[in-house]
Amino acid sequence: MFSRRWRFGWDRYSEVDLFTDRHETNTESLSQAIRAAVSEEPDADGSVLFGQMQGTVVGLRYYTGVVNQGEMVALVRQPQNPYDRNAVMVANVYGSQVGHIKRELAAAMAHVMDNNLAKVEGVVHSRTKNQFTMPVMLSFWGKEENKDAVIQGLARHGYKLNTDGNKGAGASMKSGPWSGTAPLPRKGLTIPLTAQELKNAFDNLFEGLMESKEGEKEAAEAVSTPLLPHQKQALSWMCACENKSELPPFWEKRGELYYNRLTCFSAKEVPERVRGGILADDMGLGKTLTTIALILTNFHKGKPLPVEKCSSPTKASANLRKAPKLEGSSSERDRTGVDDTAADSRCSDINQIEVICVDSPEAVEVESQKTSASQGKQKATKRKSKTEPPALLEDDGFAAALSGSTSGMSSKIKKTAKKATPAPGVETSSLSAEDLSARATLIICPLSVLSNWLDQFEQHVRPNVKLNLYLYYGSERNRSKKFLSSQDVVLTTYNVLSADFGNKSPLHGINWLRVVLDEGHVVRNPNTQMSKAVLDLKAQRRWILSGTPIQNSVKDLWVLLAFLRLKPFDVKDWWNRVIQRPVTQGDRVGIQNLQTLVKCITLRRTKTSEVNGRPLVSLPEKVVCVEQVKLTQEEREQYELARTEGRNTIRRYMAEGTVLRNYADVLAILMRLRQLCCHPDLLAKISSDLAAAATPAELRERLIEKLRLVLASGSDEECSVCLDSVRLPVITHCAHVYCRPCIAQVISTEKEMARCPLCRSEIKTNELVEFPPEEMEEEDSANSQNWRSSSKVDALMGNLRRLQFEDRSIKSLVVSQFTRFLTILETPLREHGFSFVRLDGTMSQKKRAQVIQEFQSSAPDSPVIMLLSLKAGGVGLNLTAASHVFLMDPAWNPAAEEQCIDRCHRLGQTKKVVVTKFIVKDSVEENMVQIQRQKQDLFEKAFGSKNADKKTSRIDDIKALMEL
DNA sequence: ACCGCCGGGTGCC
DNA sequence: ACCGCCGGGTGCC
Repeated sequence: MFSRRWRFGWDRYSEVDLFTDRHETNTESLSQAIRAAVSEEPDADGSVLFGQMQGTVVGLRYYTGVVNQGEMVALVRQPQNPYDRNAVMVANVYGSQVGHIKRELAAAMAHVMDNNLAKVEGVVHSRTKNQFTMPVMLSFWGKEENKDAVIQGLARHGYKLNTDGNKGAGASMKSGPWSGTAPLPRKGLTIPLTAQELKNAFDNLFEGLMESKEGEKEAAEAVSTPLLPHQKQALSWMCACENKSELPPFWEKRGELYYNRLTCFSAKEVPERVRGGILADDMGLGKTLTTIALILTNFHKGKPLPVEKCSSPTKASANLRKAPKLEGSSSERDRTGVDDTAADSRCSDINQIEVICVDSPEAVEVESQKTSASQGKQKATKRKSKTEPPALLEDDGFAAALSGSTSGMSSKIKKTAKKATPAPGVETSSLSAEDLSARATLIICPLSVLSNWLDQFEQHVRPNVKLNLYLYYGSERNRSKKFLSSQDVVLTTYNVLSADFGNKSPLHGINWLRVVLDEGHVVRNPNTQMSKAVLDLKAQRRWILSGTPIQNSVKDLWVLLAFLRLKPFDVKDWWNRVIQRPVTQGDRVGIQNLQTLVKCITLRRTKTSEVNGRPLVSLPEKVVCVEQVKLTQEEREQYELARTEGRNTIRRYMAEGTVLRNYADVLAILMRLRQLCCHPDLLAKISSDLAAAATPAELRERLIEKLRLVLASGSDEECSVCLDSVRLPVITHCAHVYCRPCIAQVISTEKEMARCPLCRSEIKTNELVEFPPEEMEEEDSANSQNWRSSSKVDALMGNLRRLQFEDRSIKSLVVSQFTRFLTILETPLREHGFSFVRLDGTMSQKKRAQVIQEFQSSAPDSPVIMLLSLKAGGVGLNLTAASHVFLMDPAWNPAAEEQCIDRCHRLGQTKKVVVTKFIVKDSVEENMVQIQRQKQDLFEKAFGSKNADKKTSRIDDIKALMEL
C-alpha cells in the first residue's frame, strides 16, 4: 500500500500536472512529493491559506521609505535580535526593514514560524495618520496538516485567525485595502481558470512574442555570415534590450518615485534594469550566430566591439584559422606548428579565432607535442594583442603557479593596474552605472556544445578579424582574472563553472560585460551548485539561450529570472508569492502577470513562425519513405518460432494478470522479436533455463541478464520513479528497473513497508541488483570471421551502393537503437570500401566532437556514413552534412525518430533530405509503426496521464504488438 | 506616603 | 504617540 503521504503526492500531481510536459511531469511531481515528505521546508506551491488576521507594525519611524496602500511586505524572523528573541521584522520587497511586529504578536508568530508550521505574508496600509505604527494584514500559509496547530498556537497567545476566506473578509477584499492577500479561490468573486484554460494559457506562454519586436539590425562588419531576416530581428531586439533605459516590467514612474504595480512597492531609486533576456528561438534558427553577432555588434554605447584587423587576409590565413582548436587531425596540427615558426609576426598568421587555451579535451596532446620554443612563440603572439604590459601577465601566472592561489595575487595586481574595476564585493548597483572598462563576454554551455561554439565563432567571424576567445576549460586553464577579463570572449562549461564556484573562482571575481547561458534550461533546479554558481556571476548584461525555457513547470522559470535579476522575482519568496502560487492555483491575474513578464524579456520564434508573412526559414524538402523488408525463409522460421513462444508466454501472464510482475520478461520477448527483424546475431545469449532459479546466485544471474536486456534494448525505457532515462540502474527481485537513488528513496520513505511502485511486490534495499562492474560490454561476438548478413543489412547495403553510384559526395546517417547492430553493420561497410564514423552514447565528449567534425567536413576523403545510435547525443547535434537518413528499426517513441531526422534536416541543410525507414513485413515492427501513429494522436489529446495509465497503455501496446 | 494622583520624559524589537 | 508606560514629585479641599 502507498502510505498516506504518497497519495498526497499523487493527488497533488493531478492538480498541477497541467503545467508540465507530459513526459517528465508526473515524475517530477512524484519525486517532488518524496522531497516534500522528507524535507522540513513547506513547499510553497502545496500551501493552503489557513487564515488571516490583523497585526501591528511598530518602529515605523526608523523607515525612511514610502509605504503604499496595499503594499506587500515580508515577515522575517530575527532570533538574534538583542531586544527580543521572538522578534519578527517587517521587510519591504527589497528586504529592507520597514518595522517590527509588536512584541506580543511577535511571540505568537515566532512559535509558528520557528516550527515551520506556516509561512506568513503581509500587506500593509499606507502610513497616513500615524507615523509610528501601522496595521498589517497577515496571511498564514502552510500544509493542511499544520492548520490546527497554527490556529491553536496563535490562540494560546490570545490571537484569533480569521479562517473564513469567503464571507466577511472576502467582501471587503474586492476593493478593500487588503486586496493583495486575496485568498483563492473565492466563490462568486473570481472564477479560477479551469484546468484546460490553465493548460492553454501555459502552452501559449511562449507564443506570440513577436509583437512590437520588429526592426532589423545589420551585424557588425566583423561578422562574415549574412544574417537571415529573423536573425537581424533578433539582433535588433537583443541590442535594444542591452541598451534600453526602459523600466523593467511592472514598474512605472509615479512622480519622483518608482512604483511596482504587482507588489505596490515604491522606491526612490530606479529599479535595476534588466539588460538582457531570454532568446528562446527553436533550435536551428541560429541562436548561436545571433549571439556571436551581438557580441561583435553591441559593445559599449552601441558601438561594435573594437577588434584588431589584418589588412590582407592571405590564403595562408585561411588555412591557419583552423589551427589550434578543439578538434582537428594531427596533420593539421603539424602544419600549424610549421607555420607558426615560419610565418613569424605577420598579421595573417594570427588566427582569426585565437583559442588560447590549448588544454581543450582534445588539445592536451597538442600542447605536449609542441616544443617549448613554439610555446614561447605562441605566448609572444598573444601578448602583442594585449594592451597590458606583458610582464604583468607573466608575473600573474607565475605567482599563481607558486602560491596556488590565483585570486589573492591577481586581485592585488588588478588594484594597482586598473582602478576602474570595482573591487569584488561591491555589489551590482555600481555596475548599473555603466562600467565602461568591462570588456569580456562569458559564455557558459554544456560540454556537448562547446566545440560547436568554437566552430561557429570560426565560421561566422571574418578571417581578418582578431577576436580574443579563451576556452576556459581543462586543468591547465589560466585562472588569472586579469587575463580573463581582458578577453573578448571566454567560453566555459557549466561543470567548470560550478567546480570553480566557492573555490576562489576567478570567473566570479570578474565584472563581465555580458554573461550568456547557453541551453539555459539546464539550470532549473535552484538547489544545485550549478544554479548557485550561475546566479553568483557579476555582469552588466545577461542572456539566456534556450529552445525550451520551461522544461517541466512554471517553477523552472525562477532560476532564469533570478539570473536576469528581474526585481523582485530574483528573490524566491516573492516569485512564489506573486507569480508561482497564484498561477498554480489558476488565478487569472497571476497568469496574466506571468504572461506579461515572459513577454517583456523573451523572444521566441518557432520553425513555423513567419516574418512579414514569410516563413522564418525555408528548409529543403524532406521525404520519408518506408522500405518494406522481406525476411528470408530461414529468418522467417526463426522469427515465427520466437513469436509463437513469446505469445504463449504473454498470454499466460495476461490470464494470470501478472504482466506487470513479469514486465521485464515481456519486454525481453518483444526485444528478441525486434532484434530478429534486424539481425539474428543481435540475440543476447539468454541463460538457457527460464525455470525458477534454484539458488540466490542463479536468481542474481538471471536478474542481471534481464537488466542487460532491458537496458541494451536502447528502447526508451525509463525509471518509473523519475521517468527519466535510468541512471545507475538497478533491478528489483520482481524484475523492474529503476535508478538506484530513486528506488532507494522510495524504500527509505516507505520504511519496512516498501513495495515496488510498479507491481507492489515487497522490495528491500539489499535485494537490489546492479551490474557487476566488469559486465558492461562483452564485445566482439560479431567479429568479421563468423559474420553473416541479414535481409535488413542487405536492404541497407543496396541503398548505400546505389547512392554511392549516383553521387559519391552524398552522406548518410544510418540509425539504429541497437548499438550492436551498428557494430554488425561495420563489417559490410568496410568490405564495400565505405568510409564511415560511428557515434553512440558510450563515447566521450571529446571523441564525439571529433567524430562530428570529421563527418561534417567537406574534404574529399571525409567519411560518407555515420553509424548513429538513436539516443546518442541529444538535441543540438548538427549533422547537416548528411542528406540521407536510414532508420534501421522503428522506435517506440516517434519523437525520438523525428529528433534524429532533425539533426540533418535543419538550418544549414542545403540538399533535399531523404529518410528511409526499414520495416520488416509481417512483423512486430509493422505493428510498432501502427502504434506510433496512434500514440501521436493520443499524446495530443490525453495530456498528463498518470504513471499507472502509462503502464497500462504499455500493456495495450504489448497486446497489439503480439496480436493478442 | 509601605498609598494614589499629577504631569514630564519618553518611545520598535 | 492627540497614546501607554515609567518613575519622580508630591500629598485634603
